[in-house]
Amino acid sequence: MEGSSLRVRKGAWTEEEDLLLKKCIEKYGEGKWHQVPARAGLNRCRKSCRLRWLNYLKPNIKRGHFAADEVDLIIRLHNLLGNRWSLIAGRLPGRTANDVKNYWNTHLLKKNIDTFSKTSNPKSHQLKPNTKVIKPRPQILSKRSFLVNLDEYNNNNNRAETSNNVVLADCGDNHGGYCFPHHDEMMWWENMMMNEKEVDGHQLNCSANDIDQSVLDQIMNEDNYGNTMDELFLDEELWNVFNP
DNA sequence: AAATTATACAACCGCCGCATT
DNA sequence: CAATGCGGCGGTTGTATAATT
Repeated sequence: MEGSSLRVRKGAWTEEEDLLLKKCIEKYGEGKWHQVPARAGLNRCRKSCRLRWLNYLKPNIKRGHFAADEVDLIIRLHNLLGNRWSLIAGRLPGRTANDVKNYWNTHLLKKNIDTFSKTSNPKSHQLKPNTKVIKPRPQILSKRSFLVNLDEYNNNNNRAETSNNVVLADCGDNHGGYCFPHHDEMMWWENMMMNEKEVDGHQLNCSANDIDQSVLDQIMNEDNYGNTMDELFLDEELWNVFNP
């Protein structure tokens, strides 16, 4: 058990600890966090190491004030996704989920409550009170699941379904066997959220990232914003699926 | 100048889904 | 099938610093 170690250090990290963690990641790479404390010679738990690396030590982390366009994007994405900070941060190069969350809580949340306290539940944290936020968590296809289902797909008339209801289907375009059906908005959304784009080093023909970026670009476009939101979120049936 | 309050953000905690045994 | 361990996430807290009284 992780909490059984009473001697594990907590609190602010020292420069020495940062250096040890940095050297460890440089030597062994990111990941296998349970091994990091021993490898680095740190008296910290794996979670503390991971968090310190991801939120502070990792290269290319952008610090300082959020630019106006970043703030705008945060507001839009939060309106779209709710408190899915890691997803939102994924669209802000150099920003961590913790940064985005902190910024929201300190800079935007209060403003938000002030603005909409009369028209909506302040706890909803939404800038547009009438806009429905997508609730389901992203469905990430594990490498194992993908391979199992890819095999099924190849042997079953070009169609297979994973345990997460992520459909592998031939949608008739030139993207190959792994694509995102348009007939089912829920499936479409789930697939859009997928962030795994490589399987055993092979880039998928139609990666989730490609879809994700193009769709988000469209959503972020002011001209298409309303229509896209309507199509996506104002379908009561779809909403009820997510909110039984 | 000292005390108090507000703000910003780093870090912790508990929970979850998934994989493995 | 259950137990366990892991990575990851969002909510929350702790604390240093800034602003105000």
